[in-house]
Parts: sequence; C-alpha cells; structure tokens
Amino acid sequence: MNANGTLLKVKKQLHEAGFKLTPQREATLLVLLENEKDHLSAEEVFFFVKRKSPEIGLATVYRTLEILTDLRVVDKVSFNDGVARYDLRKEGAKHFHHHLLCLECGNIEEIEDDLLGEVEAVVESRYHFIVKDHRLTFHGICSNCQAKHE
Amino acid sequence: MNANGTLLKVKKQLHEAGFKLTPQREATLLVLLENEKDHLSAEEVFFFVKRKSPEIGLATVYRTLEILTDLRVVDKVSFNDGVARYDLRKEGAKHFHHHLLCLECGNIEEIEDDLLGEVEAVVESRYHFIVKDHRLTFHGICSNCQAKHE
DNA sequence: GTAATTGCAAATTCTTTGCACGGTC
DNA sequence: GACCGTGCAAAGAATTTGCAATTAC
Repeated sequence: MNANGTLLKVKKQLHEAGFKLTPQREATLLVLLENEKDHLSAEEVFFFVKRKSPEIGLATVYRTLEILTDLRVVDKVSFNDGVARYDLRKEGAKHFHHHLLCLECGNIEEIEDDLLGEVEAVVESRYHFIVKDHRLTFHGICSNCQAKHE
Repeated sequence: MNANGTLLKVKKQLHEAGFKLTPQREATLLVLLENEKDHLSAEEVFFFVKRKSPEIGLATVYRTLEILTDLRVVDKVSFNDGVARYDLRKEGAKHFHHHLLCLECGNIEEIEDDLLGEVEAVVESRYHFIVKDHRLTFHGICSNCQAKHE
C-alpha cells in the first residue's frame, strides 16, 4: 500500500475511533510515513513535524503517538537506549517485523521475513501460551561494519 | 551452577576487571541471585538491597548494575514500560533466554529453549549480519489468564 | 597511602499532566 | 455552545553526575 493509501486508511481509523483529524495529527502521520525506515523517537518526530508546522508542541506529538499506538498504527519499541521509538506497522503484515541492531555503528535495519512461524508453534504447544505478537532483535555486526575491518 | 558458585565467579570477574569488591556490590549481586526469576528494575534492586544494607544509595545500585552489564553478568532489558530491567545471564547459556509477556496480567515468564538456531543461520546468510545475541519476547496470553476465561 | 567507591543532592533526560485558550461541528 | 484538542509550562519519573567523605587493597 502506498503512503497516500495508508494515510487515508489511518484517517478513517482515527475518525471511527472518535478522534478528530487535526492538522497536527496529519503532520505527525506524514512524518512517520516519510521516515518509515527509521525508528524515530518522539523528539525526532517533533523535530521533523516542527519543520512543516513550527507551532506544534512536543506534548501533542506524544499524545498523537500514544493514540496511534493504541490504534495499532505504530508500535512502540525500545532498543535499550532509554528512549521509546515508534515504528509504523506494515500494511497487511501478520506480525511485527524484526530488527538487526549493529553493536558497532548502532544502525537498525528492518527485516520483513516471517521467521518465527515454527518457533511460535513450539511456544504455543510447549508453554500453553497464546502468541499474539513478538519482538525480535538480533544484536551483531552489520555488513558495512564487517567490510570496514577488512 | 549454584548461587554461591556464581557469586564467586562474578567476584573474580570484577577483580580481574580491576574493580573493588565492596559490600555494596556484593549485596547487589546477592539480590540479583535471590531474585533470578524476576526482572527487577534498579529501584526494585535498591529496595531489596536496602533491607540488607540500609545505608546504600540508589546511585550506587545504578552504578553497580552498569558495571555488571558491561561485564555481561546481567542483561539490561526493556519491556516498553519505561524502566530498564536487569536479568542475570544464565551460566553456560550460549544465548540470552526468551520471554513470554502476558498482555493481560503483565507477568513475564522466562523460557530457556534455544529456539533461534536455524533462524539465526538464515539471518546470517541472507543479510550478511553476524549475530552475537538476540532479544526475543512473545506477547500474548499466559496459561493462567486463559484459565480465568473458562 | 591513595585511587576507587560511596552517599547524597542536584542536574539531566524523557514523558506526562494541568489548564486556559482556540477551533469545530 | 459543548467539547475536543492544543501549546505551554510545570510536574513527574528514571537515570546520571559532581563532589566531599570514606574505604578497599
């Protein structure tokens, strides 16, 4: 689904949940869409939104991100650096994607493969735990940093 | 390895890394060992340590936990609730264990199975990423909460 | 003895909240 | 005109830091 389609869909979701479609919320959504590959913190979202709409407040960004998290439009994730980051959920993706965190350069790459199908089946049967979602991050050395060492 | 064995081993590690073996560090370690199954936050560790050694300061606990994280004695993890939690690494475990987070009661269960061997091989070959460790948490409904619904 | 470590308090950082004002249906 | 949403500033929570006093080795 393209950015415009996603935008329309989320607007509909907001409306159906009884929220208003304010310019601030739209600007925040646009920033999230334009930086889909990144994992922006609230401060970073604020920074980008402010370039479009300088009058916006940080608290509004936090409040918007909270709403979007509740509506499952974004996922709130944390990579142990003390800030919450917000990650747009992929349209149609059954599960949350995975991350590759490089221990040297700190870069975070997203991978889309659904790698956990079998593993979830094991967890469900062995622990009688109904899996709804997961968070999987690999820590290691990215290909760029490997190349630097050669 | 039993608690005492672990304690001795960590003391040795501290010593080899040039740190002093203070009573505060020992008390903090003991608390971590006694609550191995929990995922204590720094505040919680502080609370327990204070019962043994009331004169300890919260900053010391933070500093000790940082050292233990650097020495890879504990893992710092975050379950998106805004606090860092500290999880003792299992002796001899090749990889960090996994977690089952119940969305209803909030309980966190640890599972020891090494479920990711194949998945890591896929990641390494497909993305040329050298995997050093991982974080995997399943979100879902634990068996207790399932029973409540019946 | 002395350099590392501590406790305390102050400072920082991230996030949430209270509130008066503004915009919308 | 009720009400939702906003910006701002203040509050709150988690963590870090500066420093003088203390302690381990």
